[in-house]
Amino acid sequence: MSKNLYVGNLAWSSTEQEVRNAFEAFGEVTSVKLIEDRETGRPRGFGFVEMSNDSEAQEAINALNGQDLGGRNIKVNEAKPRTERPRW
DNA sequence: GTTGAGCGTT
Repeated sequence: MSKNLYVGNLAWSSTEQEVRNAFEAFGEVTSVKLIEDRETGRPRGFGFVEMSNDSEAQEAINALNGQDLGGRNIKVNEAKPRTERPRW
């Protein structure tokens, strides 16, 4: 059972290691991916965390949503399935 | 050397 998590409102100074470390406190993290602008290479301030355990992922959402990371209050939610998406 | 909406192009 794995669950994919969306994490937003990250500080631009945040790294995958910071995010991974925060989530690993609640369960096994399969992968972490921070998203950056494909055209400019700049960080976009959000990313995705995949956790191997479903219930642990839920706990991580509940615990880390609104928590401070890198000086900002991050947002954590279930990720939507990845799909092609127009830019806002 | 900037920015803050937001769901990842493997």
